[in-house]
Amino acid sequence: MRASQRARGEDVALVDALLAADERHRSSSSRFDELRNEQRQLGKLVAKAKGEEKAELLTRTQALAAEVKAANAAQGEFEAEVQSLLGRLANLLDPEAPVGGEEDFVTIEEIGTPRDFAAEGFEPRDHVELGKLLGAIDTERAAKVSGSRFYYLTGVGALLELALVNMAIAQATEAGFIPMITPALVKPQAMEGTGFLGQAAENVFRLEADDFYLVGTAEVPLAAYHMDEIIDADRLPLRYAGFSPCFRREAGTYGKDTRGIIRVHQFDKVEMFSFTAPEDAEAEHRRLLQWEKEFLDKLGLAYRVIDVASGDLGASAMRKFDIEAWIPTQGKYREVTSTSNCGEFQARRLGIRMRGEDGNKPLATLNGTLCAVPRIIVAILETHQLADGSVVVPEALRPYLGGREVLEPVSK
RNA sequence: GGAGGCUUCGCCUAGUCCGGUCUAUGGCGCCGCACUGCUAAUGCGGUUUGGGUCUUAAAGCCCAUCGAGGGUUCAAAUCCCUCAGCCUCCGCCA
Repeated sequence: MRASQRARGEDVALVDALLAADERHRSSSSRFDELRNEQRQLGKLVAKAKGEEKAELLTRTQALAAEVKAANAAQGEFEAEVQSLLGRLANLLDPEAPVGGEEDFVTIEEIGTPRDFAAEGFEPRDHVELGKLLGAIDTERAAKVSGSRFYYLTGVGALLELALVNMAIAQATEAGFIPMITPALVKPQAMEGTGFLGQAAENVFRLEADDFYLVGTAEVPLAAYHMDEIIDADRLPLRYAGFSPCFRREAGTYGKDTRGIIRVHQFDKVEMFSFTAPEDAEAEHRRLLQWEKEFLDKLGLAYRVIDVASGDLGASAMRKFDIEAWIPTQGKYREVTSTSNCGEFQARRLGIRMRGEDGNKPLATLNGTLCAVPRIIVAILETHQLADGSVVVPEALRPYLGGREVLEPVSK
């Protein structure tokens, strides 16, 4: 526990405080249980007693009642302390996860070859320019209406999003996922339970007047879908593919990706989510990664898979694999998907359990991006562009674009 | 937004007016056993969930749990307050 906390670069003292608080909670609970039992026994006598005997019993039970009240208060206080500490503690790490910070990831594999535009004899345009030429993306008017980090998808841009979403949902459905359209506003409990109100809290939009949070991913409503439920083991794995808008404050990213639609406050995404038995979680994690790769392969993108290091994992993840697609005009790989194994962390916090042979126990939750729309659009436009600014539609996507093979610049 | 009704241990349900053997009734489902060529039917027993304690293990015992939280009381499914969700009707709305 301590080692895991340290590897994340977090405070080890938290673990010790938690263990101490837990001990206080236990002893105060058993004290309360004893008193309550005594009270119940005396209560039975009171119910039957008459006259003087009853009066005498009542003086005893009255005194006892005060003690019970105090013991109950103490117990509640210690329990709240435990809960508060527990809520701040991140998930245990998978021992296989690389230790270190953002730069300490391990590259697992590189798929496809980044396109060599120099050899083809032209300078690639970036997605902002292409988006403008194609009449697909309008960030200028979005800035007027909503500010920076917003965008309009226009014309073929809008069609492109719908096509990608349909293609993603089709793939997921084929693989046995249940398609879902989820709420984008959730209660604090759902946000808390999925682990987004810890260090990540500053990136979450909150509607203060109504005490709602805007989700940053469909992972939240999908995880919370089975909140406080017990699921029969033979129904596992349960797989959902959720389509939802995602909202992110992007606090602390001033100056990063200010151009274009790589980092925005609102975007749409198709997210895969699995509930599995804990012993199957690692295998499921690999399967999610496989489905992510399949999607990118069909779009003809070059990418690499990385094993994210401990210090860069979210609070709820034990292990995380990111896929980064090659962005030609940036000359580097940029994150387009992310899949996390959250083990039992979210299930415990959300009260989700499985009913198996050996009783009820928490299950494991996992999530993985299938298609984060804007970043995939960036990768497609830049990767498949031609010298004249038109863009070849990947074959697999054509059926979802009415058979369209090429997106061409529009005249103004 | 307004008015009314409802929420009980998988599902349905009794109990709430009038506080105390409610340690929550009954049915369905499910599990075990018995009986019967098989299946079915029948009979008997079990079956909320979480925590604690004890044990090699099982059983047992203790606490909490009747939508959530608070209050009254020696004692709350039951009385009071606040909140949430569901249903019906009205208003408004894409």
